[in-house]
Amino acid sequence: MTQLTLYNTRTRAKEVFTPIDPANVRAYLCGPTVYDRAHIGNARNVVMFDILIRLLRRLYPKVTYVRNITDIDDKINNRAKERGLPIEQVTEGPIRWYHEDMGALYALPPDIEPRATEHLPEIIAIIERLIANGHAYVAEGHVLFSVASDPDYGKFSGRTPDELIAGARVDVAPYKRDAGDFVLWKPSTPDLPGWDSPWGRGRPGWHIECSAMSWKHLGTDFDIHGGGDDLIFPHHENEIAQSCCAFPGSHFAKTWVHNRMLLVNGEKMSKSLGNFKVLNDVLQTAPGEAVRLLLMRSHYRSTLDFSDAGLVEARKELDRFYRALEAHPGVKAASEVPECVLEPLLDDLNTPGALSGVHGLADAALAGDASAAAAMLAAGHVLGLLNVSPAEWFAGDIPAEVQDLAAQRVEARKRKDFAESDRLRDAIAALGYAVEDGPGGTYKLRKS
RNA sequence: GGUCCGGUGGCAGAGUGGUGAUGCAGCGGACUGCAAAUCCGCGAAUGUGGGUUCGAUUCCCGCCCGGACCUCCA
Repeated sequence: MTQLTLYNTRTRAKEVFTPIDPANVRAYLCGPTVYDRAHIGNARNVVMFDILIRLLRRLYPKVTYVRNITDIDDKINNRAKERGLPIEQVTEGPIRWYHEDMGALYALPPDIEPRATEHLPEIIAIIERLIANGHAYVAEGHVLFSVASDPDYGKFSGRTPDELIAGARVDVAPYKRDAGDFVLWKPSTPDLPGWDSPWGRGRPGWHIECSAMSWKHLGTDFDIHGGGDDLIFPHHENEIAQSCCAFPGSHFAKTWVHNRMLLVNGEKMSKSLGNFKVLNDVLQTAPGEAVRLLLMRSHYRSTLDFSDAGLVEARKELDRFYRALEAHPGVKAASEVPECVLEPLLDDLNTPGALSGVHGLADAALAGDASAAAAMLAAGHVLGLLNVSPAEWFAGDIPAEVQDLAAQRVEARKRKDFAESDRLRDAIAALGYAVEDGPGGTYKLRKS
């Protein structure tokens, strides 16, 4: 039985995943707001969703993966103003970096990567529907969603209307009917980017773009919607309200998967705390595959403390995997994902369990079992690991200087000059490389 | 304050109503000129007090501790 079980935030329970249309599974992930480099929290989100997509592709003939780019945002506007540039030039770099950084983590690109700036007609169409349906109103140039008009509002995030009022901030705009009402459209001053609309020149609110883009590319009802759990409220609550109210009778996303925030040195990583770890900075210190493995070492719904020690361990685990593959040169990936890896993944993406399975296979491969090595590669395909050859993994680019020292060491060992041999090994280690002797006096170099 | 989640060996981190994965680290042995890698073996954990049960780490309640959301954030 290959049944996928996922924890659905909507029902707060694990459920057997059943596609709306098994011929085309449709999934949406909230993508980046492009004004800066991606951080490692973005990376966790993307890596986990990447594994889900890879798994779904094993189970179903077609999967449509949509991940948006938010390129309309006040932070972007602020940068544009500071630099005196149009927003396209502000977002261009961050979009390119995002693709590069996620690519370094072996995250597959989405099938469709819509941008907010390309979906103004859909955004405006949804807002018009909401006004027509009595779920939105115009006030002082703004269009606002009326939470009171939606009896289901708050159910998704588990909030009562009373709580919403209690939680509202002091500076509630006077034109709001209810404190919880949120902006669908807001006016732009001449110095800000804006688009023409029935309500004048302005720009969309934060939540409406996801409703518009998922509608355009996946329809009013689709299978899976993902994001970080900090988006449950208000972002996802509001998306649901907008989409379901704009399209009466529809249910928006059926299954919601949210990954937990990660911690840095035991503290939540957040914009206000200013303790962000930039993904690209981490990638300067460790291979992308090691970063990816570190993100997979804990379950996506539990907290993960991102640490340098963890990164070192992740790298050592990969060393072991690649050594196992190295024992079987030329082995090809098996066609099926091994049971010891597939089974944990099917159970709500238990990546630590899956990695445990890979370790078992590595044991077998090191003991001489070629089929275990083939199974490891198949597991790598669904996990997004073991993407390079063992030679590439270990060698990296070994400087000529290090190779020269190693050659001298071989000579010294032939002469039984072990003092010199040890001195050379230390010299090699000082340059960040390790040397391993093999049978017959040969040696192997690797980064240490 | 409201809502929710979690507390597992030295560290990281899964599963499970009935002998507690996996990795890193540590210890002993084999191998090695010495190492490294590899192999064999070892030690080591379920926050706390009750309850349900033949039996609880697992289910229920209290307590303590930690974290998240309620505000831009993945």
